[in-house]
Amino acid sequence: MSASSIRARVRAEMIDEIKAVARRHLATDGANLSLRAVARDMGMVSSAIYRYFPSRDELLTALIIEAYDALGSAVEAADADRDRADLRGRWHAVCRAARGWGLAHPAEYALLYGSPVPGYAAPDATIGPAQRPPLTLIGILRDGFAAGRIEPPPATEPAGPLRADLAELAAQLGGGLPEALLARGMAGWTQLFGLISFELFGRINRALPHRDHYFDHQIALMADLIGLPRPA
Amino acid sequence: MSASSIRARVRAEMIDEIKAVARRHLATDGANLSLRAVARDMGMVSSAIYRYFPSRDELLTALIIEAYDALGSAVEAADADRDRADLRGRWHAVCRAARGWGLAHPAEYALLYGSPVPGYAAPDATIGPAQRPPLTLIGILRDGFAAGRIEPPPATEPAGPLRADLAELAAQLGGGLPEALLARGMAGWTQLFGLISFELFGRINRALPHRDHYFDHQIALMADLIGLPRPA
DNA sequence: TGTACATCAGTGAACGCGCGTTCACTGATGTAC
DNA sequence: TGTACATCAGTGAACGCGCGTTCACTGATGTAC
Repeated sequence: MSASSIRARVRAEMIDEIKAVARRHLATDGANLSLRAVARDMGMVSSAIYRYFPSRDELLTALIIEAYDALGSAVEAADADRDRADLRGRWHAVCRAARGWGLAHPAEYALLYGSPVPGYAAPDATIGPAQRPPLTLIGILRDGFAAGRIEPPPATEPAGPLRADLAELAAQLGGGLPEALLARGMAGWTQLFGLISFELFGRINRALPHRDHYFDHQIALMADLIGLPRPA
Repeated sequence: MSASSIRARVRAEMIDEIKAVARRHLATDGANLSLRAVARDMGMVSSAIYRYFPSRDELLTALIIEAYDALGSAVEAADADRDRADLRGRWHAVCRAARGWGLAHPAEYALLYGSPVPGYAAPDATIGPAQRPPLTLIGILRDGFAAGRIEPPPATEPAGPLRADLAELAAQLGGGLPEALLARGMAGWTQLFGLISFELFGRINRALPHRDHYFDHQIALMADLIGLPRPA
């Protein structure tokens, strides 16, 4: 290994360590991440951070992208672990993985899905990683629809301009999802986000101590609404 | 009117004005509300605020309670405007009112339902006001159940310890709601929160420009899941 | 009705703190010949 | 293999800013007699 690549490796390790320390700070400071506090924790002077990140916002962006990717990987791995034909099992696994990641990394979850950070606009580079979880869910619907194994129960059908919007979005996503099914899939994603957020942000009802059961049940309701085949 | 009550009235008006200015600041600063900035906007010196609020956190608490109450009033008024027997109309009206309030007051909505403010713990006085919106939704279910007019479509039933939790919660709420119905009502509340949050926090799909229609449709899906009678 | 006193809002200075960012610098590590 | 130079990480001081909170104070407004 050449000398210069040693230097490069050390540099990459420093970047990783800064991000790790910053991640830890998110838990207490929220998105008011302080460069100086991170530097202090690393035993460096605050200006040294600028060797690695050009500004506080760039560090924040790096953390956001990393968090999206961590969540996305967890979710995709949970999906991949299941038999492709076990649509409902995949749906549950994906939802549980998202919740599990959120519970394990509440501060990062808040960074991704909490209120927007004042004065910070997420750059375009976050868009791709941010779509991994919902696209994983949509993927399940696509597989199920292609196999003719999704039978949504009767419910209100999208109509008018919404129907056209959904058709366009479905075309972009590919797989020929019917509008009604796409809408229900998005409902499932919204519900997943809502459940995790309520639980993490402390607004879940204390009268329901069995949170795992509650979560699973609410996810099952959405799977029913979507029409994922129920286990025999 | 006695002289002292004039003083009291002026004082109350000052408190209101401080809260109004602070509310305006929420829009740009988020929950990092600055006492000094509020004082500046009022043309006062920062220490003068302490005549009215003992600390920044107390001001924040006052804003939170006021926001919950504003949302709660909007929601309850929307419900009250409808014929009691029009269950689905009430459900839609309540959900639309909540969304409307959120869109009109995004910063306050974020204060209530966004990520927790680091270092700030909401005091117990916020609990009551915070429950007004979900209790309004539950009230619709209670009325419908009492009238025997809710027919939930078949779906996964709550079981095991969750069923017991739900039974206890239903007993607290009164009205004898079945466990399954209570769970679906909570699903509706979660979905409502998720929809508004996604829309406000900028994570709604740009491919769905007809947001009102999208919202209404997603709400209708939840009304279907709950089993609110559909219009003839 | 007039006067002495008490209450209260608001001032201005200060304390002690933290922040992001810039900049000239030191020294160590790598590169080229 | 040795030497001159370039690169780069990290330092330390500084700039200019903002913050919440305390405190002794001034004046105006209200109250009691």
